[in-house]
Amino acid sequence: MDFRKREVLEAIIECYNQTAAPVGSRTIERRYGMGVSAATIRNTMADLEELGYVTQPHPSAGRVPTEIGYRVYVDSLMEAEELSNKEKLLIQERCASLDGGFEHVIEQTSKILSEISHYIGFVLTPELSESILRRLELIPIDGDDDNSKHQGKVLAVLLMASGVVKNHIVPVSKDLTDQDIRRISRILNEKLVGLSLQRIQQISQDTAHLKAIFDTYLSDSVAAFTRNTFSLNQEIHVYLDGASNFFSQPEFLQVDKIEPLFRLLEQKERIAGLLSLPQPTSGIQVVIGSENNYEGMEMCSVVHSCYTSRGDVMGTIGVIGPTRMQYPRIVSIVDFTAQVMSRVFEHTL
Amino acid sequence: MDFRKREVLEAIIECYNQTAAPVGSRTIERRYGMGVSAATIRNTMADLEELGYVTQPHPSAGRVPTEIGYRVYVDSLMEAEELSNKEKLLIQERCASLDGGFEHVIEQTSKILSEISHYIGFVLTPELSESILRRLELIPIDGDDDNSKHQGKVLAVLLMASGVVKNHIVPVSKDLTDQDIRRISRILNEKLVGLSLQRIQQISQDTAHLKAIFDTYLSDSVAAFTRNTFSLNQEIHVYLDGASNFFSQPEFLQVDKIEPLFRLLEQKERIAGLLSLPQPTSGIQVVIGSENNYEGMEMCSVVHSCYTSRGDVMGTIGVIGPTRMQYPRIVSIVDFTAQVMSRVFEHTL
DNA sequence: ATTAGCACTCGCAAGTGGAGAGTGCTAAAA
DNA sequence: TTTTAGCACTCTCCACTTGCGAGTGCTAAT
Repeated sequence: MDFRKREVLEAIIECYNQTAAPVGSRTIERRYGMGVSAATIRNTMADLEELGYVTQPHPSAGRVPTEIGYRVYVDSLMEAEELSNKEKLLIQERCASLDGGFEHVIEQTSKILSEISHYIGFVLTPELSESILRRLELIPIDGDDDNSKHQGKVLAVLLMASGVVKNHIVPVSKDLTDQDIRRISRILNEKLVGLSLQRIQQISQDTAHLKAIFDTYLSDSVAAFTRNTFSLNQEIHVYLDGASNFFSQPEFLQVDKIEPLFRLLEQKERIAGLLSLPQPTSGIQVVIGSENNYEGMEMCSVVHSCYTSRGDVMGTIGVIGPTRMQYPRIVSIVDFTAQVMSRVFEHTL
Repeated sequence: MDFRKREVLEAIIECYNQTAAPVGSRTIERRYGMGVSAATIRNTMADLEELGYVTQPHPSAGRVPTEIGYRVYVDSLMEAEELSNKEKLLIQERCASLDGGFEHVIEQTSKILSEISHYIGFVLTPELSESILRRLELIPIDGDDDNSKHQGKVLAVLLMASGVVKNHIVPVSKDLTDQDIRRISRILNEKLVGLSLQRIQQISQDTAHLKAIFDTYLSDSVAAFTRNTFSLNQEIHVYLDGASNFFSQPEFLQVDKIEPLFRLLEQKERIAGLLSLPQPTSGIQVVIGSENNYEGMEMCSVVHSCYTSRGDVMGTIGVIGPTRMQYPRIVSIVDFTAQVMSRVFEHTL
């Protein structure tokens, strides 16, 4: 790839990104006057087509970048776009206003991502099972009806090292008194704090392990209660905003184009799957078009990164847009937002 | 309105609901053979048009029901449709599986509503500020960095009478020791349990009130801490599912029809506003077409009801569909689901 | 290696015309 | 007085054609 080919490819992509229409040789000559005539550009375009970086939707139409073309552009052609201070400030303000706690930060982040990118912004919460337990609190709830004499409930509050808090109402056998609960709480805190939830769940399923923890003090009701306390089937939550921005994208103006995308997005749990393939990676990732193995995502690209707290990966944030996307800008946005979020969590949790 | 007019109006509505196309006199004659010829039906249709219950989209087209026509149909013509046992069981099973607690029930309910109605299902959570405090627990969190010596944090767990639990991390002045926190907790529980959050917020803003509660024991830090503990700006949450079902509705096949609706739905907080007008009502409500004063909802109807716990209204559930909706069926679905949900909460909280 | 010129291809939008559905009206029948 | 049959009229929808503009590939000249 010599200099001119690069230049023309870049011009095609940038022009196509603005208009969503095939771009012809004369357009490039006029708009990106690069000192050569349209005929020369035509020749270069033919070369690019042979390389597989561009195609014609039909004979005698202009050129459209292919996914391979975008890949080359993203990996080696484009240069990062610096965000304006105004935008940076906006992101910082919105993310850092954490009056509402963890969920509020995440909600705001996905909103600001979509607003500033004009595409879809999303945030995945940390996987709970990988979180470390910092503190467990058991609060007996005295039911106010007749049942309470036979069976009670306990509110379990799990405070994770990441600052996430989970509540869980656990049924409790009539055999256990409030005093028992306090005792269980003390023992569990002693033995389990510092372990991951996943590990704790393993332990609480295993009677031998439980015996080791409670030593002499293990009845069936204690075992059952302990198991129930940690049986959270809490998957990753997905916050997603700005889907309707896609209505402004010309390539999604037909209903049959936009429908599969919306149907996919509605199953939020699948968004998590979308990002699970290249798992152990850090830094910014760009997944282009049909590299997303999901029906409905063939015409979309995903730019995502992860946010961390004290070095540990917590969750993922990102933007979903049309394949014809302003990559330099979006990459900068996602990158910067991920940094801001990481900083927020490190400072406040 | 004599018998024939009713019959014809009903036929027009039912036929239009199936096909989404204007319905002509001959169609009615053939499909709902009511013993008279098409010409007679034509005359009746002209009468209905004069009454404002139907219109023609253009001269010499069939008739389409107007909103007034639907209103009459819903209020006095249609008869409720009994759900099949299979559907009832399905709703009960999905709603009653409350392993995941309150949020899980609500999430499942909005999902099942959309699946069974093939429209949009939604659930609004109870308004927190109207909930009654059942129990307050303050859990000091010892930060593990240097800041902890100067400023700490307390995890406030608010258990409401409805069974809803709210967490809130509250900054705490260095002046307050763990012992102070315990004391504050005891006093607050004594004085505030049984009051609504709204009332408590009023109290905690008012120094005189606070003084009365804490009696001799009130410093600035205690006052500040108390205020912070109850400064939850937690609005109603909206769970919503099945929006993409609208892609199957012929009248929403054009992008410009479906776009405003989706833009509206994305601002979930506005859904709550949608239902706030006829506030102090119980039982099932049907809001037709432009009775919803929202851009994007002109072609939609909302069927909603509220779920209760021990007689108190908690939140709202409902279905949003096209104005051309199978009202009898949807009304039954919403009604039955609201009952199931109420029962679930009464039994388990 | 680059450029100008030319013939060719294709999509898009506008215009045309016939088929089909449905109405309103009028006059006859019940 | 109510209902029905018949007829002329209107409107939409679809398929078809046509002309225009944009853009290409090729060839010959620079």
